[in-house]
Amino acid sequence: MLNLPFKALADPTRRKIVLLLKERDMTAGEIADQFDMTKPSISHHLNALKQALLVTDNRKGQNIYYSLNTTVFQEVVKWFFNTTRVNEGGKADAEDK
Amino acid sequence: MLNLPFKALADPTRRKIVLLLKERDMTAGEIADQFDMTKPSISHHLNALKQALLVTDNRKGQNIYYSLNTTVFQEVVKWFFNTTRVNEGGKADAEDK
DNA sequence: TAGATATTTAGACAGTTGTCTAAATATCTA
DNA sequence: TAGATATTTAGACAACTGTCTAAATATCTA
Repeated sequence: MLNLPFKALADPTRRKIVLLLKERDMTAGEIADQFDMTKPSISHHLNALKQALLVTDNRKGQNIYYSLNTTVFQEVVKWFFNTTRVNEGGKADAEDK
Repeated sequence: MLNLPFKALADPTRRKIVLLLKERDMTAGEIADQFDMTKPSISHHLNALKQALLVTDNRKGQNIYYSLNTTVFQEVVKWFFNTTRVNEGGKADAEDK
């Protein structure tokens, strides 16, 4: 289901986190440093992204590294392709599954 | 700014409306008929899509026809391209503007 | 103009969301 | 083991969202 990913991406802070993780894996603390917001708030956003399966986390000692899960992204991108290919022949299997 | 479109697409009812309008322009009433929801509620969703510039409306007599605005869609798709093209060379201008 | 049809606006209300502070948990190191 | 560091969990709270009913607005037609 695409509902959680779409809801996760509705927040600008979470979209920015995604862009950060696109460049490289980062620890929760490194991510938090990029925002004018408390660490618990960032932790909450990371959890939303994790619930949506858009990121994965991996503890290494004291740090927890977050990584982008591109697989779920592809699914969201597909939804957009189904939507934007208007009148290009062939019913494009465009359900919101 | 992409915030309104992303927020608009966070709701499953609105995503379904978008898929309907992908096939053909429809009146508010025709759209409402596809849902188990009151017309004021659908009107509210249509307004959210309109505020996000994802759809346009056009009155014809008693009816108001809604159409998909593919231009704004392209912008959202671009955001995903900037995000998914990981490690494919060239810093991909990936700000959330 | 009166009545019917199409749609939106207004206002209420419960549920969800984003943020915070305080406290808890996990790990490392001296 | 004690203290320092990294991160999350718990709980509170204001703001936002999605839904509804009732009423208003716009248009058509007899």
